[in-house]
Amino acid sequence: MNPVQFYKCLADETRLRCLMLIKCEEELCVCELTEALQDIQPKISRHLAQLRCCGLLIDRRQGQWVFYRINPSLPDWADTVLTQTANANEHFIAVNLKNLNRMGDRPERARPCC
Amino acid sequence: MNPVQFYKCLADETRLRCLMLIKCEEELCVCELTEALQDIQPKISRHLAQLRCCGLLIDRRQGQWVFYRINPSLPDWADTVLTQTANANEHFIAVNLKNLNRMGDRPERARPCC
DNA sequence: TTCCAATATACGTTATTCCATATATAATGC
DNA sequence: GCATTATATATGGAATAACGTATATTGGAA
Repeated sequence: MNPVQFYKCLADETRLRCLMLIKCEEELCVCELTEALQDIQPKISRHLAQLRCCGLLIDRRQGQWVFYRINPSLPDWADTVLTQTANANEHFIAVNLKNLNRMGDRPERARPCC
Repeated sequence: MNPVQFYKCLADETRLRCLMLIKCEEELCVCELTEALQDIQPKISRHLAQLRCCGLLIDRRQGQWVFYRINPSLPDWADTVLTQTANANEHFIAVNLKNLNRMGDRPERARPCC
């Protein structure tokens, strides 16, 4: 994980909000993030694709939905950076979490292992 | 400290190398960083100015030289991010540290308190 | 098959960032 | 005063990144 490329990923408001929200919620799909950020779908999708390409996120498809989560094989230092940032900047995503919780009809998660 | 602005500062190779080197060496002047990165002075100076403006670095003038160091009043999370990144990416600045150590005529530090 | 909802991508434009060069400022020593 | 060294800034151009719109793809349900 090239540190410059890693930080380029964090250096955009849309991407950083997505990362922080996913960090908080474990797993989110595109439509949830679109609602949380009150933004348009192609924009969110494009940024998520970038985060996936760079190795920060992984995705899984479940029916119509694609859920994104933090890449579990992220190096320790990078994961620590994300954790520290999320914990110390709760206010940064407070509005987005509120939007998310107000959202009706959120897709059900079916976990393969439960 | 706005996290997006903070990460924009880290999202450039020149700036990240400067930060990592300063983190290792406590304090470096412009000409030392110019030598360590084998780059031109206005470029280094411009990036350091940006890091100072954004609150990541502070400077002090001593004679002809201007020394830069990490802003001691950086929030904890931001300092942790820098520390983690530096510790886990020693190879990233290895060449630059070598250049620095090869450098002759490095300016003497006069500390006000010793 | 057809329709619909969720997601991804392509394309052209706009905005931002970075750069090299030239020049200005500041401190030191003669 | 002048010359030298270190640092800062201004400027115009080049490269990169982000954007909105339109459209393609995918999966589920009728």
